[in-house]
Amino acid sequence: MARNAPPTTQARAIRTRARILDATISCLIDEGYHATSTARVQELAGVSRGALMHHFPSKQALLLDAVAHLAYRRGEWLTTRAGELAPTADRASAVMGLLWSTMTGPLFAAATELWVAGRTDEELRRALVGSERRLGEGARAVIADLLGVPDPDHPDFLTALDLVLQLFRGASLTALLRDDARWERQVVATATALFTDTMTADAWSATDEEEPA
Amino acid sequence: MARNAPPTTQARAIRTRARILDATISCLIDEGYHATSTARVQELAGVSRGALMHHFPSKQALLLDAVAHLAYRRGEWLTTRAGELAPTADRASAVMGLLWSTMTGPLFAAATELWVAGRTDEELRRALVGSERRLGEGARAVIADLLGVPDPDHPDFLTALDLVLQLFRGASLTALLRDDARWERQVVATATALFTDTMTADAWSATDEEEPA
DNA sequence: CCCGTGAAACAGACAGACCGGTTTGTCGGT
DNA sequence: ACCGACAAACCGGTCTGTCTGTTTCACGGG
Repeated sequence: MARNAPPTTQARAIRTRARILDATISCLIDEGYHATSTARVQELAGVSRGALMHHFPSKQALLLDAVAHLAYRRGEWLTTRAGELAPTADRASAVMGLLWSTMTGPLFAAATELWVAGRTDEELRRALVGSERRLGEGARAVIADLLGVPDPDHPDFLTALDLVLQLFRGASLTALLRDDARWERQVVATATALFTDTMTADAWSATDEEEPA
Repeated sequence: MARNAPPTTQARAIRTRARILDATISCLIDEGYHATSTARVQELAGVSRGALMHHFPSKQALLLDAVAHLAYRRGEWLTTRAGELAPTADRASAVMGLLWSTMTGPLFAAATELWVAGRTDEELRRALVGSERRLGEGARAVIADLLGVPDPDHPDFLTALDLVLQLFRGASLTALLRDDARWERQVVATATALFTDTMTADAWSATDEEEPA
């Protein structure tokens, strides 16, 4: 690619911007929300105070943009991993593993930091809800595609996926502190056993079985 | 009660200590971890800087004690609620609701703030793991008692309870930002439907059914 | 019984560091 | 020449931790 072409001023600016946002996410991952100061970010990104304040007029603006940037990176991550997913025999199990790894990776840790901070920051919360909703919809489509689900909007599929996500979210939070690989595998295995039926069921792909109360 | 009996110096000190710890938890709930400064705590508790530093020589010491204090309050809360639980017809459902409300109350929000902060704070993490383990064991006993489970150590009961807790933990995190009461009830209802069988099963209370792979 | 003494419980001023934001200045491309 | 991109000094505020009082009991000797 034309890397050594004249890096026009604007292109440089864009890269600086990305460096700052990546540094912000990296700081959230490594040092947590409370230690993510503008000074620290500027240090990690290797930019001056002026540069940072030029692109993001306030810390709040930086964080709000970081939310969007993080969602973008997470979406990127998921689609990449989904594409790499070998057509294993046990498709459902592989997808469950993929879902679990999205919850245990560093990007998710950064999201969790922002998420909890958003509890006491109205503006941040709004940004998070929006980006998380978009990300969730994209993820849903990807997962449905991987599983070969004909109708990604079918309520049964939706609730099953939702349950798995909530379960994994909670387990990942637990795993943050308690480091027990065996227990983690157990959780994933159990979730797989419990929900793959509903999520890959051919039952509701062609015919509709009634579900009496 | 003998409130106006000579409030000996030591008793006063204990009460001051408790006021400070309660203020810390309250600050975690209302303003989040990143806004929980010693200055703010001292303000909320209505004590002088000297008083705070007398009881807790550093901010870290304050937070570590707050972890233990919070676990105590949460245990207190659970046992109280468990005691108030009317002997409804649908015992399992009531217990599920109780479990859910422990995850949505303010005390749990404070715990979450500390929990996430503990990800990047080794000392805090250790304190959290310890107190959470103790609290979890106590809770397990209470729940088992409420459900009339004969053997609270039975692996089936343990894994089922664990799954419910992880699911609720994740859902509560989601509910922190997305405020959707209908969705929350749906989650609790689904969890109840999924797990009450395993958790209250008379199957393994008297006889042992084999469970082939 | 009372009084002095010592330590615990508190009060509040203070110092050093850091943080967020403003302001002023520089430089290169157009 | 002008404007976007960046550099860096600077300011007011806050936070953590120290230090020096001051008050209040606990307790033992006369």
